[in-house]
Amino acid sequence: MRILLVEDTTGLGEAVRDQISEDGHAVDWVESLGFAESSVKTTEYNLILLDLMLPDGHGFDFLKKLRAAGDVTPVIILTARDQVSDRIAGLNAGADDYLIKPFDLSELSARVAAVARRYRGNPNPVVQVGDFDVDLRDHRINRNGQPVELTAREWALFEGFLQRPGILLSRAQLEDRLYQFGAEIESNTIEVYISRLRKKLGRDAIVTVRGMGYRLESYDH
Amino acid sequence: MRILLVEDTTGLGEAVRDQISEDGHAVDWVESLGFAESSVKTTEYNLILLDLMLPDGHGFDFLKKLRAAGDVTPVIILTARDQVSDRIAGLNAGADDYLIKPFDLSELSARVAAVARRYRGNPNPVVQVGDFDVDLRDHRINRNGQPVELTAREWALFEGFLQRPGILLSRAQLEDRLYQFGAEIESNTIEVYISRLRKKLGRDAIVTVRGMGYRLESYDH
DNA sequence: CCGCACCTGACAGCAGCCTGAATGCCCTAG
DNA sequence: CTAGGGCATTCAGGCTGCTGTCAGGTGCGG
Repeated sequence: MRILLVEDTTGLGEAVRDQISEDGHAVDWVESLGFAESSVKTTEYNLILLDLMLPDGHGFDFLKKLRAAGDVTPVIILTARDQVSDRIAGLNAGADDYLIKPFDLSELSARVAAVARRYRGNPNPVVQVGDFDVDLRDHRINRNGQPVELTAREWALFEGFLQRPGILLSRAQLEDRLYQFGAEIESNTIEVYISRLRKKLGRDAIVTVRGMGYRLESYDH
Repeated sequence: MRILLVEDTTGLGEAVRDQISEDGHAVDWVESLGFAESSVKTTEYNLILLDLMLPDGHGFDFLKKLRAAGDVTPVIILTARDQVSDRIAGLNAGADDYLIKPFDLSELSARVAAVARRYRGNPNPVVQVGDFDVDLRDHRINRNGQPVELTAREWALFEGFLQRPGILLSRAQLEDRLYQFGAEIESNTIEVYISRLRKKLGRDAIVTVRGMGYRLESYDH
């Protein structure tokens, strides 16, 4: 599953991210409602973990906006122990479940697994971009019916492109997908992986924009 | 199977948990009705073992609520020897079976196995995946007509794959099937079992997805 | 035509994975 | 009670193929 974590407490955010990641899900961690809103615009999540007290507003505002826009992505609220009124208001605003801070990480896993289970049995969501049918949950790619095998790093890069097909991605953005945020990379690793992806996905799948970056050819322009 | 154990006596709880776990089931152990209620909300169990005298109420209340909500998960009551009236009331409240304390652990295993059998008594308990005909009720597997014998742990793993044939399962997900939720496993047990399953099921039955996990080859893609 | 950005084949090192074997536990038969 | 067998778990050694780097090549822009 792909999960959006909206949490501005650094320690908790890291713990949650690591736990969910170990459970085999992909996590995008943002620390404000602003980033959360832009994230849901560009990416489709299977689950959103939402803290309520955030630097630029209250989580309910985000949740209400989301539901008003017809988005039915499951949302689990992360809230402090005694704010009972919040819990009720949250259910009214469209939350699916609660986790009361401080919560055990195994409890978190259980809730997330429960949401994952609800998806089980349904066919995986398959995204179509250009020639490709991509099963995001399963990391499977078909190009004109032919399966394509990618390594972990290659997939990480490709996934980055998928989230913004046709949009220009800078080298720095791509590096951030492969390594820890802000890790300095001195060699031409990105170029090498672009090359490898092209060999597997087809020469024209990724377009070089000289001096700027790369973009995935999506054919819908 | 995934089993919820509701029991507030530490010693007994541990013994039951260990026994069931050894029988190849996954156990979530909670010590109060409050936790039990949140557990069944987020997780689908195949069986609930329910003590009656609990710190925050009587097990019957939980059971009635469960049935009222339309939940048909089998429930086995764990009760003290002489409370005959409780037994009758329990059956009325929707329990499936009883265990009178103190009970033998082998007796427990037998009851659990019986419920497992009944629970899986769907009209056609034979599942076909790839080359395999799998009888979920009897834990029997035929590969091209040849019977395959699996041990408890091997079966637990294979069952996990069966529930999502062709879908990628992370190591953590597989570990959760074999052990307590969130139990840390440091060695390569999963790999060893994958290896053994391959030896019994055929080299290509399970596909390694490097850095991600494994998936059962289901041939329906 | 030059300079720079980008491409790609090759390769060493090593992470991740596989598997035979050893260990210890438990159960059963005798 | 003891011997033996089956199973779960751990460990070590070996292997595969992924990763990151480099060097030399290609081609674009000016």
